[in-house]
Amino acid sequence: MAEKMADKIVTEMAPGTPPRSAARPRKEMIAETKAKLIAAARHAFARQGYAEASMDDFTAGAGLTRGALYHHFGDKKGLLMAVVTQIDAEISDRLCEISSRADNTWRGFVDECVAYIEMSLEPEIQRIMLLDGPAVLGDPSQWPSQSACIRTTTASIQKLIDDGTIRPVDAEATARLVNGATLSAALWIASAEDPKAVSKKAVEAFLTLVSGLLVER
Amino acid sequence: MAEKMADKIVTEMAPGTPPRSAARPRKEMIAETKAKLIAAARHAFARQGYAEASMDDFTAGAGLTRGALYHHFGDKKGLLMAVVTQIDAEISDRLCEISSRADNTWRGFVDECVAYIEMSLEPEIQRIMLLDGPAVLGDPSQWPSQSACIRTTTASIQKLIDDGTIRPVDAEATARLVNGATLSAALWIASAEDPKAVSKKAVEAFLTLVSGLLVER
DNA sequence: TCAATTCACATACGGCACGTATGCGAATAA
DNA sequence: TTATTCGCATACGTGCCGTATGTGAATTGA
Repeated sequence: MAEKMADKIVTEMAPGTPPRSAARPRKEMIAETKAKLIAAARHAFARQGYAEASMDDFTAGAGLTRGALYHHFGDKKGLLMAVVTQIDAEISDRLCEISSRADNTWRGFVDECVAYIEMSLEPEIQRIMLLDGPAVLGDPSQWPSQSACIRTTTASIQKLIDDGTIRPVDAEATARLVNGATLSAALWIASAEDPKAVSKKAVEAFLTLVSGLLVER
Repeated sequence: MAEKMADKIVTEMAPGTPPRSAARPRKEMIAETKAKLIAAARHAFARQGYAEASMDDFTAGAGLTRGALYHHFGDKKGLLMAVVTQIDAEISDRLCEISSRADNTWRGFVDECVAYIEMSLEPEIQRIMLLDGPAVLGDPSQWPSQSACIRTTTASIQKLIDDGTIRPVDAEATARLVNGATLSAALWIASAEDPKAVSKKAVEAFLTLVSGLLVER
């Protein structure tokens, strides 16, 4: 632990720092510390769950102590919020890419939903985003990240309304309903004995359900 | 605390107990203790959340100690499970009654869903069943109570398939999707600034969505 | 009716995890 | 170069939980 400290100091002094305002390395160190804490927490929360994850343990795993955590994130909840925001952004990015890759808008929308279900099967996302996140931080719609992935879905739906593919409904409301449905499906599939079979049934039923949105099916 | 103990002893000795096998009062005392613990926990979990609720506090509120809790429920999780099972049964009952009161099956199904959304607006149900329950006990589909209300919805859907109102989908899969959608809607509404307005939008969108299930809409 | 046993529940103990207060030392600013 | 900021570690107190143990009332059997 003491040598690690020394390591850091060496590396940060290594590059030729311009004489005036060597402010960068300082900021970089801070950013690195934050990133380390978020990464460590993310692993711990995913593997053990939020409640069981000991701050002493996973901060030590990152070569730090709880002091750094409290300094940067306020408390354990604050750190969870940071982790959630990071994952939320990643999901949003992946969804955007998928929907933009499809031939037509409707196809893109469906692909997006299926992709969301698949992502929700990842244990990390289930545990952090679907189970512990809401319990500790309250409903996602209240999160500062404002659930980027909800906004993504809302945008997709709005596009479908605009181009006349689906009936004129409230885009956000529909996005939330669809989101909830896919989320529930994911939890179901993940805890099923035969995920493959259940997944097939879920997707089929989902397609039938969303066909209700179409102007003509 | 000591006098309370005395009270109990007096009341239980009061009625004329038949000579043979006075086993009832004993069983009744146990059932009463369990019920008290469940009720106290239910209040505490609803008001403060599972994690913040102190076992010492709410058992004392019921005139008991943690000793009784561990004896009957094993641990805090076990008690939460008992609370969840109780609430689950209540919800199921209410849903059954509502759907059976409607003129036709489809109407009953829709009423049931709307009622579910409304119930989910109750803080107690939100907190215990939708937030803490899944986080602590895992996905509802794994609960011993097997989520009675999911079964209720599944039954309703199966009936609708049988009488040709909706297209032949997998009943359970659809029930879960619909359930997830309504659940998500409830969380959204509950945390909205203007619940009335949001509720209206959610129900509208919901009706559009489930129209996809109908054979002819 | 009386002794033995069960068992519902309380008490006592140890430990872990958290939040706060405080201290140090390096980077910045003057 | 001196003063100050601030990122982070250390130290301390507290509350909550799980287990081990104790006790007295209810039950069983002769």
